[in-house]
Amino acid sequence: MGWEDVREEVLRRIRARDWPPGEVIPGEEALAAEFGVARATVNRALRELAEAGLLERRRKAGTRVALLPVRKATLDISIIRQEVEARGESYAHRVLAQRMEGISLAAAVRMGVPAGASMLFLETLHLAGGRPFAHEVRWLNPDVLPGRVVPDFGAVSANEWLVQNVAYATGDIAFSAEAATAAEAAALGIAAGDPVFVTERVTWTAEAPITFVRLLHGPGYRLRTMV
Amino acid sequence: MGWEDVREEVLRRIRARDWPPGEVIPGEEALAAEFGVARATVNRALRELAEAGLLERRRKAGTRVALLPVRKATLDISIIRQEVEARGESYAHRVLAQRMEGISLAAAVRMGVPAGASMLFLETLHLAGGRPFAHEVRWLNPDVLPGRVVPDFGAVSANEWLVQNVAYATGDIAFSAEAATAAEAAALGIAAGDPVFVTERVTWTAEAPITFVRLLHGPGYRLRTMV
DNA sequence: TACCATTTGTGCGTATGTATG
DNA sequence: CCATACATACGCACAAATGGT
Repeated sequence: MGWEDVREEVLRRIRARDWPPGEVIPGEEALAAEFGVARATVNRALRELAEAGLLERRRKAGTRVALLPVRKATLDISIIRQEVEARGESYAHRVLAQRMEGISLAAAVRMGVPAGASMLFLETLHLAGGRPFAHEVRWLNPDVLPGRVVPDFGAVSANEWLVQNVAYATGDIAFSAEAATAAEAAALGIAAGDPVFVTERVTWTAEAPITFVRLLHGPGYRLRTMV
Repeated sequence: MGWEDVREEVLRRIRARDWPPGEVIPGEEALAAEFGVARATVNRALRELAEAGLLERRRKAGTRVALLPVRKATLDISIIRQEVEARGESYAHRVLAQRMEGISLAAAVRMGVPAGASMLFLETLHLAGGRPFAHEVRWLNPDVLPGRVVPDFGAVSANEWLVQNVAYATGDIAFSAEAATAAEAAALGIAAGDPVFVTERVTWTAEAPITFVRLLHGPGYRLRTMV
């Protein structure tokens, strides 16, 4: 009787409505006694279910079945190369533009820096099987580059280079659907106005913002949760 | 010195590249001795970092800093009413269609049932502040309804009703960008061909599929991760 | 291949901390 | 202020996986 068994049994009771939504379930001590395990084992099982949003736990108040469980879907945000190769296609990328430039207002707002601040601007096209897969526009804080030396992003994509060479960071991600502009459409080989799947990501360290990326995927792209 | 302190210190060392990507870090025992805590405490900290994708752990092989950390972004999938009310807007919904019908091929494939199987078809418009917020098309397995009695989905949306009245389930979610069809555009009050943010969700119990939902959000909708 | 040593994974019993009804 | 229930920690033990001999 491990903690996973306890988790499954508790989950079964929730699903079977032995313990209906909103109801307080027996305490850790009681469950430990019932299942013949240590309290720590029950704790581990209940903690997992609480993290998944199925239980709500509060000291002294006890543990209750969530009334409106907020499902937590987890997305695996991998490097584009990995994503492409996982599909069994060959990956390549082309740097379309690379220059120092005053940051755009929209990007400045998201990165939390003054508009017009001098940043490295990068425009990249990612290819899968030789065909356009994603179009990337990136603003990169040059301060995070060791010695402010710009690496060769033609060899390794900025995405990958940052992951491997700059500090691990926290970030924010947002997804939306937009209509492709003429320029974006041209890069992706689709028609202007076609719907594109947009991923916007901001990453930063404790001290400074690192980068803001806007990634466009053409029609047919699906982002799936890994359950 | 709690497990969170250990986690932060280990994270700091990873970020500072004291332990570069790919490198094996000291074992639990050694870290426990260094930090003056029990091994279980170190274990808890390292386990969390491994779940976050920053460490890779294997028995006997030890713990190493991930070479290509796969960031795990978590999305809170709440019911639409909550989402709307969280924006400070009033929620309402209208059932546009409700009938028993042979399931469409596309939906049958996703639900894993024979095409043409008799399912409850539901079309709903969700309103935020009186304006169209999302358009929902749903196929619902009537077997999951207690006594096969169809509830009044005009009073409580199917989404919410299912969460509260049917077994908790596992599911699969996918997001994409598509062009609105004429009918969808009319329902959402946008132009045909406008990009829409599409969420498709399948849920099932251990025994049977429950429902397949296709949810369309009009322009301006953003799905954000909760980091 | 067979075995051994190592490292993480999990469990128990106990104790104390902490939020809170 | 107290009693309660969860949160965390310790030390020990054994299981399971697996790299190496």
